[in-house]
Amino acid sequence: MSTEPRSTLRDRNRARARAEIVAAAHQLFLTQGFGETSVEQIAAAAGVAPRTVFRHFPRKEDLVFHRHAEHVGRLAALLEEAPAERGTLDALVAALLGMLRLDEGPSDGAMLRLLDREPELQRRDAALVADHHAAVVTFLRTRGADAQRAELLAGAFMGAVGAARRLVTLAPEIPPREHLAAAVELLRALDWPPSSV
Amino acid sequence: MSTEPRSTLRDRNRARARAEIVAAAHQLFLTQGFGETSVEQIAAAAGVAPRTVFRHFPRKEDLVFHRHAEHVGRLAALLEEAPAERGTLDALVAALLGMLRLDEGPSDGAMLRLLDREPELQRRDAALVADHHAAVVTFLRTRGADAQRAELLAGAFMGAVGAARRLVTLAPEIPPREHLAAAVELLRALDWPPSSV
DNA sequence: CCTAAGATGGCAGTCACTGCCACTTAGACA
DNA sequence: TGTCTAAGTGGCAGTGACTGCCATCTTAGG
Repeated sequence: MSTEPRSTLRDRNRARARAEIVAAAHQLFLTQGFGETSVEQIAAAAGVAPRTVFRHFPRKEDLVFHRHAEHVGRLAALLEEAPAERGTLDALVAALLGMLRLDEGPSDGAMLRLLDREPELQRRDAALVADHHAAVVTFLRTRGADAQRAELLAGAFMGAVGAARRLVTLAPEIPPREHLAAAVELLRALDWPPSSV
Repeated sequence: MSTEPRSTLRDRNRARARAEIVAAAHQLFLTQGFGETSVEQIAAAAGVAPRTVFRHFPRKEDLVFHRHAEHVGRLAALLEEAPAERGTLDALVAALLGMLRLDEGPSDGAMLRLLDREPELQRRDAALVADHHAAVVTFLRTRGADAQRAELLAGAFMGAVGAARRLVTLAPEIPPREHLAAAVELLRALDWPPSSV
């Protein structure tokens, strides 16, 4: 029950159109920048009408964050599956790494660098982080944290992890994995449930 | 050397125009919502041309965040003035509270509620948080933290404080001050410089 | 008082995004 | 297999944020 085989032809066409539009858009974003690329250009490059681009991706930003829902769903699923005997913080980190595995496509590194350059996209990224945050809160509640504690711990966690991500471009001489490790080490000092039971 | 007395008439006019535009905009935002208010309406209500509104506030969002720079500058200044003998976390909290004191205008509570309702504005808020984050990083570096540690601690701090702010509307039965207190208590477990010296 | 800098308003243009409608095509069912 | 229906596409017109340009007016300062 992994990838539902899009049985109907219509769905396959739809997926292909989406993929072509995304590919054309990414190509243009990486060469020209996000703001300098118009939806009209993207549509022309993908061989569809601008109206069609908007039908698949209501906002231009969605062409960059087209896997937003997939990412969030994945994170939530991984957290739900986490074995109960695993420590809370360790489970969070494991789920995070599992989700990031989605991103290992060829051009995704370049896409991340694009994100660092464009303030518009960084703001949209905040929406993604907010959804991750919500998933983390849900998980912490299953581990017995009350609403306030779950919210605060999730905030500190997402904040430190976000900082680690920023460090990847800020201090590139250190490998990404070590930035995350440093964040986790720092967070370990916090009082994670259910240790306080 | 606190508030430079805007000597010239031109500056006073400019400030008055700004204030009138902001007042008109807030009035409309609160009654109609942000997205439902056009810049043309704001200009009409303020008695100026739309072009003039854009000259004072390049983006419509800036009408909500018109004190962005003031807030960030204030936070940075308060952190710089913080007495060296005060603990790092305590200094951060004190500076934060000092900055929030700016917001005690009459309609600012309503404005905060507006912010909770409009996703567009929440994203812009992320930019403000990023600037606060940068100020916190600078401060932590003066306390001897290296770049990595400063970034991570600032991330955790901003994350937990942001969560506390969210809790103000999420759990309104608890007074705001206690949410912040809970965040601080949680953060106290972290290894703040220069305690590790 | 005179000139230069700064501020405003209007105009035209770009671009993201939307509603509407007409047309084509794939799925479903007789 | 033919037909009806729903989904997908494209074009068109319109709104609203934002920008560059220029003509006009006001203030600063000698």
